[in-house]
Amino acid sequence: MTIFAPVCFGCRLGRVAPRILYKMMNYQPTEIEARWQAYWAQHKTFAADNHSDKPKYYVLDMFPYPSGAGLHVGHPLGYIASDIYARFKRHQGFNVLHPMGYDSFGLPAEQYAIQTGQHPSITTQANIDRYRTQLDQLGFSFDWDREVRTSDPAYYRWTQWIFSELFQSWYDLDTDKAQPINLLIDRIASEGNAGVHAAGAEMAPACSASDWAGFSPAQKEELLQHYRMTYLAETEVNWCPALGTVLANDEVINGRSERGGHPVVRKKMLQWSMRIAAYAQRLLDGLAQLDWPQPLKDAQTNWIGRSQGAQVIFHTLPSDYLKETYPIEVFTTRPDTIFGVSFMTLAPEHPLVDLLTSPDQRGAVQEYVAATAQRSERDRMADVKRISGVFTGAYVAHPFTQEPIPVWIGDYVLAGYGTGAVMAVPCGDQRDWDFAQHFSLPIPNIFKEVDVSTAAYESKDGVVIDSSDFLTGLDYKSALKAAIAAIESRGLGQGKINYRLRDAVFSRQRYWGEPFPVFYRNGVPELVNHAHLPVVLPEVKQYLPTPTGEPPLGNATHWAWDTVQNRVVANELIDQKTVFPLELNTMPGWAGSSFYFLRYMDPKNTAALADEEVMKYWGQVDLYIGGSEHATGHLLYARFWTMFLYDRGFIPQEHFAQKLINQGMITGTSAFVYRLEDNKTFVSKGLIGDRPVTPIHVDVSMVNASDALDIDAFKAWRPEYAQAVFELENGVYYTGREVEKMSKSKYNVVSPDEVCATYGADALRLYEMFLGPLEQSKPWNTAGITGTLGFLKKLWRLYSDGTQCLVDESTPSAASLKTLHKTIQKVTEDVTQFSFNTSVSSFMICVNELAQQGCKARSVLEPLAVLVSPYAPHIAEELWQMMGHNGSIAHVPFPVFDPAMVAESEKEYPISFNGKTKFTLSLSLDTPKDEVEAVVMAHPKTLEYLGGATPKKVIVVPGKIVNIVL
RNA sequence: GCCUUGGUGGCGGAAUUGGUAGACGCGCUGGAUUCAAAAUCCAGUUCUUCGGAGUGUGGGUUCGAUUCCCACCCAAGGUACCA
Repeated sequence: MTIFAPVCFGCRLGRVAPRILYKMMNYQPTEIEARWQAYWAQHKTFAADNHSDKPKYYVLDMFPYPSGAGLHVGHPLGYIASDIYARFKRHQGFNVLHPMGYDSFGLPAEQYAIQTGQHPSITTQANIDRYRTQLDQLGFSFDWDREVRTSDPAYYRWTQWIFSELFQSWYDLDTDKAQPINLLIDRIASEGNAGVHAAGAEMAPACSASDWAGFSPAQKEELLQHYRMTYLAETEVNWCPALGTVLANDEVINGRSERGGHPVVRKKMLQWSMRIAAYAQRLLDGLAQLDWPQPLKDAQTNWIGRSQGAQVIFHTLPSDYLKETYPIEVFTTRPDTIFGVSFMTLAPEHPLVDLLTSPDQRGAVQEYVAATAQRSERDRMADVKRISGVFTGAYVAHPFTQEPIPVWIGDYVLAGYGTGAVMAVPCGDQRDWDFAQHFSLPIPNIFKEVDVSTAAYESKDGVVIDSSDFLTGLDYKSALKAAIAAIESRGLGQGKINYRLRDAVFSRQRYWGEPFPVFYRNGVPELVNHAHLPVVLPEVKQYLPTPTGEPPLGNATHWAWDTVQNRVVANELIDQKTVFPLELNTMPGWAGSSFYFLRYMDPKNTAALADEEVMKYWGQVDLYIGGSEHATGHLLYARFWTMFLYDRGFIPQEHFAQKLINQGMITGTSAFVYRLEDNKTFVSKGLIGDRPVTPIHVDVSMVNASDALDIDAFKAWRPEYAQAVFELENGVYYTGREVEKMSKSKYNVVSPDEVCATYGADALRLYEMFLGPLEQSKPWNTAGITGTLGFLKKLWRLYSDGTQCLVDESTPSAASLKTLHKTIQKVTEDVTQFSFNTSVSSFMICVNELAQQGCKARSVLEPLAVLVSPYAPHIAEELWQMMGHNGSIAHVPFPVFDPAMVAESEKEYPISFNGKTKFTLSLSLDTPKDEVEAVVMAHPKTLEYLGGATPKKVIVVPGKIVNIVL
């Protein structure tokens, strides 16, 4: 792609001058783009106004984590789409909020700090600078004055503020929303907690008003911890020894850490948790109101995992070693099968296991429990099919028949779900069936005319309950109803809904995250007052956990809160009496990203998260674009925090983003050379035949569009290839191609920097859109970009012959107007529906047609420039200026489609053949008419069916069926 | 296993409510221009034994199916002992 060969054979001096002219007259993307990017920055062309009479529109991208690797061409896909939409909305007269920022707390910067000793903020700043440069060169219309960074103390002050508010709230099930904790305290102080219905507080001990009055601060806090929206709890967590931290469920993939792929084990630790489970039902219900992709909604629905059933109490039968009766609660979704119970299984971690175990079984049970505890999550998942368990020696009574039922423990029952105990119905549940089969337990059949000798019958359809007392003869639905009614009326339990969604662990043993605004006075957690936030990260000597296993903040000589001076005390001498240790953990990555969309509205506000009026004005995010990988992480947490802030009246919206689009991934197209066993001969792809070859990734920049390898570049690539021998096809080495994820190790990464330098940002933007539907994943192939570059050159030539602007005041031809308005119609439709790929095609067709028509008319070329502007903003600005305008094209009204300009007008004329079938004839006419004489031709197969022949001349009328006799 | 999305030329992908499949671009072929290249322009490009065949496979509905229905196969992503 060299346009100016500096020297060429036979080049005469006389040709130098024309070549300079050539430079002047042609489309010069790099020069144009740099100039307009500077203009936009200088004039703040895209600054959004917080107080405007215009209608607002909020277009948001998921902000990036600024990684050291920089951007590759796949990253900006969503940003380009959102930018097109934001620019389109500005042309339509909206006050558009289109901000960008950085999710700048994170593990990579910390790990780099551990290795080099460099403070993570330095790495982070360098990465942000690089990101900014890369983003700027793509010509995005961000309002950079609103930039936020989650690692900025001025920002995380508000992360800490939200944490404080969560701490000072509880979830009231009576009003079904979060409430200030003071309301609860007042109520307990006056009437105790007996009548309080709070989410997650099932285990809270009973506390009367007088109990409360006698409580010490520590006792009060202990009780309140059962209610707070964020609370300390001894929880089984995903502990990653290699990273030295706990991970949330969504950060664990197949028993390994999402980042780094290190093994993860279960461990009990005292951690801060977020009571997201309180919102399970609302998070589920709210999905209906959101215009989000169905797969994403499904992912959240599955993650929340609502299941409806019943909680049933089984009582233990007394025996020699078990004198008393103990209740064991189970959760089941199939209470209709309760008469099929033949045993009960407890999770090995179930609190009653120890108590229930008989002396005979004690050895076996203890061995089993210990063995299960040692197995990592990964081991447990690796051999899901292995059946294991032990009999406890205890029996419970069947709640209806009073038959004795043996109690087993087995690791297929999870401690964390439901009650950690199941009533096993082998005939209706495959896992129970397998367990029964393995341990030769009975498999009673309670289904009519169903064979359960080889497998359980899990279907709910077409089932008739048998041998089940009052349920016999009922189908699934009526049996379910009757069973729950009986369970409730006899006091054996109640109908219940269970969620898979668990409260989220909120503590991380990391340095590079938000500190908690929490200190411990005599071991009791207390908040740092709002007025004194932020609690700023201390300097530490190293970023690893301390030798005693404390989180990295423990490396600060002191990390404490001075309750007299109201300030952080770090690395200095302290007065022990008024200074108390601060929380050593930091917050997880998702904290800062769960409300950033609010902060963009009013990023410099120091008095509040954002001004109330401003929040009312901007409201919800109208369009949110980002990857689907955040379905069960960021997008769920952000919904949770938004609902919480809404409940407490801090923000006016319960849902933060109305419409969401998941952009697809742009994959890389890797290239391979094939080496023979002699280790130096490389065979062109077509010549391999049956010979054994080793495919080797080669850098995609050395391969051209027809898969031919640049042999010289390849030899120079690595010293060991310098002496390589090639078997060529017709003098060319053809490489193999494969579509893979873009990655350095696969040598298929294409940087937007190079692409912009060679083809320009406009060509890149158009090409990324042209590649295919936004939501679909599609492979990158740099060669194809010549298509959109060619379009831009043609567009340029429409306006300029190099020396002067060609646009004149002539009256456009009807054909040119038709071309223009067809394009206006198509592009408006496409943008509205986010199908950006097809509008690029429309642009190409439009420019080709106008060029053929020799159109020079201002009344066509001006609207065309506006039309193109969202997609290719730099060239549009340049053309706009060339046509004599001052200032930016960015706020010029978008052209409006005029049907009259499209010479054809379509009307529908209903007809029928031989009175048999109705057809609709769509006629395109230069001028619409009420009566048209048309020549009707029919599809040959239609004629065969009708038994006639066309063409026939007929008069057709819109709105009236005309019968054509064949 | 379950959920979701998709399967159309050599490639990325188009195709209103069912109505001429393959728009647009890449790549390829031929031509113009050039001392030569680059760039640009023009023409052609689903396959074909020239009868036809053809939108993953097999059925169905229909005068007519890429589009609607049923069954299956394949690929990608998510999720997984959730009782």
